[in-house]
Amino acid sequence: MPGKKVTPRRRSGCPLNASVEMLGDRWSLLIIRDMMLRGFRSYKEFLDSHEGIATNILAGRLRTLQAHGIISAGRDPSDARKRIYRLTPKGINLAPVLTEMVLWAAAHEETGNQPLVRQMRADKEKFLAAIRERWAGTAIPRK
Amino acid sequence: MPGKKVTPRRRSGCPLNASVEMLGDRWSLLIIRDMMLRGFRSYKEFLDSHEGIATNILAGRLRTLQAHGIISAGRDPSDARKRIYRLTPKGINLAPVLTEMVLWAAAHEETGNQPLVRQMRADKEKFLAAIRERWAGTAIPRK
DNA sequence: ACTTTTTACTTGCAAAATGCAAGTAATGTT
DNA sequence: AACATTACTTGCATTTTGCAAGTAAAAAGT
Repeated sequence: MPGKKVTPRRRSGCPLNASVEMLGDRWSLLIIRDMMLRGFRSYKEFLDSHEGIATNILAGRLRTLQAHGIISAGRDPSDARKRIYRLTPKGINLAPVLTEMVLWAAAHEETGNQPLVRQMRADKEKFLAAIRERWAGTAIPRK
Repeated sequence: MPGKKVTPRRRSGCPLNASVEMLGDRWSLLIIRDMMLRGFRSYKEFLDSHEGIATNILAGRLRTLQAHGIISAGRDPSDARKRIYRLTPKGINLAPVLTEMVLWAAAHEETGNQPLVRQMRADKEKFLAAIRERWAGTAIPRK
């Protein structure tokens, strides 16, 4: 049975508002970044890495990101304990959003990961194409 | 006791994290949208319009957006009660971020404001140029 | 086989952010 | 002078976030 629709009640019909309601918190975009740019796929990777998300928050975010159709979850055939999270096409399409946010911050704040920033600045379209390419055959997890 | 500056203490140096720490909440980007796209400039406009922000939240967001250098505040010479909020160059540079978020939501959700979406889709660069143009001479508020 | 470790969570509770309703002070309008 | 507007603040309830600890299932080690 297909899940029942979550949160039909939007504050407004504005597309920006829709984005903010799905992504406007302190963790969602970082999780998506870890999947998209770092190739993270398991709960433990998200938990150990990046900015130190709390385990209950991570579980909640993974749930709502799934509910919004941005990520999907499956089982690891080689280890039944593991779940494998990956971006849906909708999630992959967030690449331009992430890119612009990275470029904006890099232009106005002192930030790290300059190699990434340089790569994005040098040829944005090429960078985005590379991400799409990398995620093209995502049905079967690598390795 | 020399400067007891409250250290901003970022969770990480990642530029995306910097963006999320400045913009990752339920209201900041909507306020910026209202300034950028709708030309809102006063407290009352923000309060009355869009998605119905609470007055204390609005006051807080305006404060932190200023603290981050994204907006600036001045007085209205024709009415001393009024404050005029406007985007700084840093704030105006959020146009590509807003645009990508609008396009993403419009592509994956049922949203309103299709004229805006069509305009963005038809020629993104032109749309962005128009925004920059509109905000070019922003030192003196119009009207 | 059984004990330990790993993985992906949940639960309980404190702290912080958000939201609502009701002020308040400084103007401006009548 | 009385009233209305504007830009807030304050107090309090609700919700979200964060921390620490616990749990179940599966895998790995002995």
